[in-house]
Amino acid sequence: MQLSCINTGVKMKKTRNTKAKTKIQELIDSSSVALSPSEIHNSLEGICDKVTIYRILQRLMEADLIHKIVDTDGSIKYASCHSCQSVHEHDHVHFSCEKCKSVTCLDNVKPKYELAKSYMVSEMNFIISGICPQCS
Amino acid sequence: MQLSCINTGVKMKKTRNTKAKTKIQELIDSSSVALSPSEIHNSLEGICDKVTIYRILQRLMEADLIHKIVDTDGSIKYASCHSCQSVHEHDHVHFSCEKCKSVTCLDNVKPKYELAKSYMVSEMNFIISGICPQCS
DNA sequence: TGCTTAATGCAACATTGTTGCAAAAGTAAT
DNA sequence: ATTACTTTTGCAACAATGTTGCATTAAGCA
Repeated sequence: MQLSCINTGVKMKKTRNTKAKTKIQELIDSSSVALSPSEIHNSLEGICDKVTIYRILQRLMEADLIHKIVDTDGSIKYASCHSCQSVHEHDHVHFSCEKCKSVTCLDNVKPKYELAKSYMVSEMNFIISGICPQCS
Repeated sequence: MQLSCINTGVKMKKTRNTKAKTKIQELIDSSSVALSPSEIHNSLEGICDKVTIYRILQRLMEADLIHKIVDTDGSIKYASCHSCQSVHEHDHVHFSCEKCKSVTCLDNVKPKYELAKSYMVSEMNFIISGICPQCS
C-alpha cells in the first residue's frame, strides 16, 4: 500500500498528488525563506483558488512536509522541513528581519530553557526579530 | 512637567488618562492570563468601541505598561509588565495551554540560545504550548 | 474505461484590525 | 468655573485573512 503521507503514525489518510499540491510543495521546498499563504497565492498566479492553498498547506502540515511559523506580528508563514527527517521536531529558532521582512529557519539554533515539570510541552514557537546578516 | 508616560526615552507624548484607558489598564494588571482585544472588549461590556481598545492598547504598549504576546495560532494577547521595572525586557517564556486556552507569562524562565554575531536582535517571542499545571 | 472518493472552485461568511473625520472629553491656564 | 487647546473617542467604511458548504472536477485504482 503506497501512501503519499510520510507520517507513519496512527491515522493514515490517502492523499492525492495534484498539480497545485506539487507546485506548492516545490515552491516551499525551493524557497530560502518562509512563505505566507498570500505570497504563495501570488507566486502561483491563479493556478488555484486561495481556499485550495489553505487546504493544501493543511495537508502538507499533516504529512509533516512543512511546518508553520508564527511571525512577530502574528502572521503565519510556512517553511519546508529541512532539518527533521525521521524524528519530526521543530524546536529550532526562527529569525524575522525587520528590514527585508524575511523569516528564516535557524535549524541548528535550539534554545535551552528550564520549565517546571508540571508543564507538559507539546510544541513551541520561538521567533527572534531584528536585522538579518544580509541587511546589516 | 508631569507625564503619564513612563518611557523616559526620546519622544515624549502627553497622554491623557481616560476612563476607558484606566479600566483597560486595571483589567490587564489584575488578570493572571494574557488577554486578547476581543476578550477585553467583552469584559468591558460596551464601555467603549473596539477601535478605542486597539488604540489604547497601542498607547499602553508605547508607555511600556503592557507587552504583546503572539499566541501559537497567531492571535495577539496582552499582558502586564510585572517583571520589568526600570529595564524593560520581554525575554521571558510564555505558555499557551491547549486545554484552557490560557496564555501566561513565565517571568523567570528565560531561554538561552547561541546566535551568530551577524544577527542583530531587537525582540523575541517565545511561546510554548502544551498542558498547564492546572489542567493536567 | 469506469468507479470511488479526494480535491477544487465558488460564493458567502466570520474575525481581526485599520483609517478618516467629526464630535466629545481631558488638561492647563485664565 | 470658563475658556482654549489638543487628545481621545465613536462611527462607518474598509481591508486582510481565514473558514464553511456544496456542487463539480479529477486522481488513482480495479
